[in-house]
Amino acid sequence: MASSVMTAKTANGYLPLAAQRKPRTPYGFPVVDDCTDCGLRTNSFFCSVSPQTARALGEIRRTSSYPAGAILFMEGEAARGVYIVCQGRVKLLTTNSDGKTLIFKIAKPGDILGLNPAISGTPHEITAETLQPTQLAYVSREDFLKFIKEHGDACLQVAQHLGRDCHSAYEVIRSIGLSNSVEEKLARFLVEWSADAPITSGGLRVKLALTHEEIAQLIGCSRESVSRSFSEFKRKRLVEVNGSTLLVQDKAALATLATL
Amino acid sequence: MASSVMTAKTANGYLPLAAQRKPRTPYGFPVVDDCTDCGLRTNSFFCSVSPQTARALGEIRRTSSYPAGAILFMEGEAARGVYIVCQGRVKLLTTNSDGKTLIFKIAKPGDILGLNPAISGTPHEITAETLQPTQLAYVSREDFLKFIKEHGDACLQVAQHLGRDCHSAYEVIRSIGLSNSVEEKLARFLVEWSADAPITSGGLRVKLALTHEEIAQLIGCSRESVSRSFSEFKRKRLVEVNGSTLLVQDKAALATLATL
DNA sequence: TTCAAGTAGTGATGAAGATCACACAACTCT
DNA sequence: AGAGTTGTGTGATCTTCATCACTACTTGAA
Repeated sequence: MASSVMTAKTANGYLPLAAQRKPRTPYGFPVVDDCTDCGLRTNSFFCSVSPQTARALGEIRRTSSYPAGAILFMEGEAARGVYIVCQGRVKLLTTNSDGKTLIFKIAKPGDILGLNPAISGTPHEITAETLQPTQLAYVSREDFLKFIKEHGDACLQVAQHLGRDCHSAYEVIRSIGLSNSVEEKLARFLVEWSADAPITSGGLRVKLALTHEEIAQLIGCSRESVSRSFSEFKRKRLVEVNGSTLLVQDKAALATLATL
Repeated sequence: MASSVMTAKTANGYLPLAAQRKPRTPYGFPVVDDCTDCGLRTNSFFCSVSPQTARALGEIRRTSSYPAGAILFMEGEAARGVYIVCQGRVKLLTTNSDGKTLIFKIAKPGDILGLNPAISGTPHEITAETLQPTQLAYVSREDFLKFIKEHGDACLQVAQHLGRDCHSAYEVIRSIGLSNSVEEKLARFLVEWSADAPITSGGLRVKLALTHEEIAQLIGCSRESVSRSFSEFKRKRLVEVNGSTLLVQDKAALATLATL
């Protein structure tokens, strides 16, 4: 198992979209060689495989660290391998010819990226860009295919993980295809985002850590609409925002607005 | 292997949405006991499994025929098994509380329905309704899980199939999330729909076999907008419609309109 | 400390498309 | 043949947002 720190122009040599502008906090956390104590064990689908399968995976994976704004792979690129998120967040997005961007989801520790292209040999259909300094375990496509052929339980895990991806894609479709207004979509996003938030006096406290622009790309509307809807929610005392911290004051009301 | 003909109120006892109104052509084709000469062999992902795997699948599947408008399963229902489409078309859809419907895709012979819920034990996230008299091979969840655990090659096929579903979901997201106009979406739909159409004098001739309402639900707009866009396309001599036959006169121009 | 870039808030305006309201065509069923 | 049902075409509005245009705040780098 090897470890390395990537620069903002990373991996495949593609120019990172955000890092081009400004790598926010290049190396904000310690680089570690091993990743067994990260999300991989507790969160990941690979938590329920047999010990020898887990060991086999441990031997072929390679841990690396990326700064914020690094591109792991881009839409249209051939699949070279899979990335397992250990720490940090990665946004999965697609862009049209106008430059309009849509974010499918924000990957969290335990998520595996590039699974579908690796399995089926098709080009990447999405682009993956780190939002924060992120730690990833990489497995080359060759090794990965060999691995799942030799470990039946891993293959089933892969299928389940793909099923999860599918499920979350369906959720996105429902959200952007069946919604009636921007407020509805933003409310739904906030309810989901604050799902596992700690309860404090006055409501749920969540780190938002996304710009209005990014939220707009997640729910499919303009940046200004997000801004206006937030103002409206604040006016109605549903939420409060302090820097990157979101305080959900009335989750029930938000959930009502979000009813699909 | 058993065979049966279902009535419009079918399978799970749920009321079929369309059949409630009018089962269009109840039993429009002969019921056969075996399905080896249908899409399952040529089209399906299961075409590339080993002979013994294919034989094992043959032993646990159960072929049945459904009229148009039958509901195979509904959103929210628990997974009982998977359906492999042998003949006919099945629309996969979701509905919101207003009754607004969005169609994810039209399943064709070779497609497997309910794979994700069967694998992961989650409830169905979508509803499946036959568009035409349809022949399906059913495998109970229990049998199916046993089958893929015993046959490693089948498991990989399952993963690839889920990957395909995922991919098509991403395409839907791109289409409804990144499009700039209804005409763009309709053009894209028509280009895709006429992908494997025979070329005749004057263009590609395709069976559309969908109402404007259904097309609207596929591309995410109102019925009237589909009607108006079609009028516009006819005016520009891009397409012609005769009953359920669509003649694509200028695929190139449509493709230009459809550029994402 | 100052400058530049990125981010956020908010008004004004316009355009796309949903919705409503019909007329009419095509089909099925008596 | 006539009646009901479904599907289609098209005009007239009305709403919602996207877009433009600006101001102001924040933050990091020089």
